[in-house]
Amino acid sequence: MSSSRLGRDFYARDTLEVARELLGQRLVRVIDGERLSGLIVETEAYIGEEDRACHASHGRTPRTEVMYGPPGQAYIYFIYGMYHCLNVVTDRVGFPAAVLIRGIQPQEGIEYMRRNRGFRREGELTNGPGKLCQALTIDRSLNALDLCQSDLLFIEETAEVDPGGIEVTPRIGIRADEMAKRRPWRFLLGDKA
DNA sequence: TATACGATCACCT
DNA sequence: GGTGATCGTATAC
Repeated sequence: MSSSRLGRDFYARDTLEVARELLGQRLVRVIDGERLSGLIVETEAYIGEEDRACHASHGRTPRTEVMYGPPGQAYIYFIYGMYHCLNVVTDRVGFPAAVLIRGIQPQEGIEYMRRNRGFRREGELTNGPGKLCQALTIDRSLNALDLCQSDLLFIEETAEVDPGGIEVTPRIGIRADEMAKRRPWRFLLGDKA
């Protein structure tokens, strides 16, 4: 299999483009030499300090520092006392933006994922940002990892997705002002929703 | 030091 | 439909 990994140029673009084009690409996690993977089916964009739903809306802090760094790095945060969420840093150095990976469709290592997730049905393994991190053993030890270089976590290019099959909606689960809540910055593969 | 809360999920009715 | 779990952050004192 000669899948090519997405490189820096892919991530170093407008965040909405990256969020949209990540759909259908393959997220890969390698643990003890075993490949775990799934096709990305849901993303959300978080863009800049002006975006009140973005963690960087309160400026640069130790937690948000990664978002200000080079595109292609993982931004992983801990939330609600028990879950992790995986983002990919986008755009340019100095501008805080990232794409939250909200859902994948499992491909490789499904049994591993089922063990991690308490042996649930396949459809319940990775259909949420906290769930997919649990399934793939992704936590803050991987924060700031370079997805363009690491052999532990990266994204592979797949055949291009039909743009007509993409659904666009407002972001969900956020507490922010009305303007931020209305922005259509969530992307899903149509046949998934 | 103390406190309020969150880019969630599972389980309940 | 609603709510509790559980702790790192940010912010206030």
